[in-house]
Amino acid sequence: MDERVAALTVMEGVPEQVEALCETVKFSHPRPDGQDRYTISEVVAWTGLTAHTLRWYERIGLMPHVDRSHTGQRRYGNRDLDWLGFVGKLRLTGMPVADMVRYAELVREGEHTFDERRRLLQDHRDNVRVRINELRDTLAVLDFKIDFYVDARRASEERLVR
Amino acid sequence: MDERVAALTVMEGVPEQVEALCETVKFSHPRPDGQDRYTISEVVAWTGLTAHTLRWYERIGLMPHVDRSHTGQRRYGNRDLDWLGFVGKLRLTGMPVADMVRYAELVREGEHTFDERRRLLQDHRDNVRVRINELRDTLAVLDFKIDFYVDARRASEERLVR
DNA sequence: TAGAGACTTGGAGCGCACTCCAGGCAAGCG
DNA sequence: CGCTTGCCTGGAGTGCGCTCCAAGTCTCTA
Repeated sequence: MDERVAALTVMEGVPEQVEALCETVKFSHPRPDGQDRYTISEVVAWTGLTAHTLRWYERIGLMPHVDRSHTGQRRYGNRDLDWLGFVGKLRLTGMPVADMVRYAELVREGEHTFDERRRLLQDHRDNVRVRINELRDTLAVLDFKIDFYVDARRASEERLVR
Repeated sequence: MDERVAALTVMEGVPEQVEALCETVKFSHPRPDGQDRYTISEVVAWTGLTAHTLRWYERIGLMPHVDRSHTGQRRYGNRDLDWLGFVGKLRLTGMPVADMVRYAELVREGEHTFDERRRLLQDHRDNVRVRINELRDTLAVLDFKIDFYVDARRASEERLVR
């Protein structure tokens, strides 16, 4: 049996864990490990986002409620870093924040939203594919123009030599 | 001798024509042909931009001065459509408007800006390449997650059948 | 020639994704 | 103890790329 599906069928009623399991993506930078309770500035260093943005993400519902210290300061866990890593990918690929918030809501609502989550991601994937093709097309145009300028330079240098 | 370079060395002092020559990109939609003097609404239909945006492009110096009818209405030529096609590509690939304006300025200034134009386009090309890779990375993550949800669906359906 | 619809302008407004500010609390150090 | 540094909040501000408005002029069709 597929390991992921096995995990799914076992973990009824613990949707965040399912999502976390689905979050096994590797990251380029090693995370500040140990406590599993990172301050906001550690998360800033790790994600490249500003503290303002991290707090704003929380306000608009893009973060699944971050833990607090006894004095009310934020303490992010590895799960939060995973989530931020995924959000970062969606952001880099131009998904509107509203859509990311929608996805976050679906995750919070539990397993009965699997279908809608899948659809949301599939739509975005189609989007990304289209944009990759657009970028590739433009790359060809850019190559053509750059070659033109390079050739022009070479020609004028030849004229100097002669 | 390379045809483009030959054209270049012949057309000293007519930089827009050089640029136009460099603008031999094909477009997906046939342009409204005939007069070579299109109204703004024809250009709207052809480019997909709004009339507002077209006028705004002109105000900020992104268009190389559009011709006018005897009463002052805009009449775009094929050269303008070529330029808008190229600008559209840069826009799709996320070049900031300020950079496009800079490029437009360089074109207006003549052939002695070839080197800077090339550099500008090369920088953008690098940029586009990086973004293509980012998109591809995210595509892998999306595929993984979508598969997860698809598998979950299949598993729950199997449970129903049994 | 009349009326509808397209085009003109400068400047104001909008949506997005942050970004910053003011004013205050809490922890660690000499 | 005082000082510095880090973090907290709600709300205001910013930059980008458009987008729209008001009020007037032009063009086209009947």
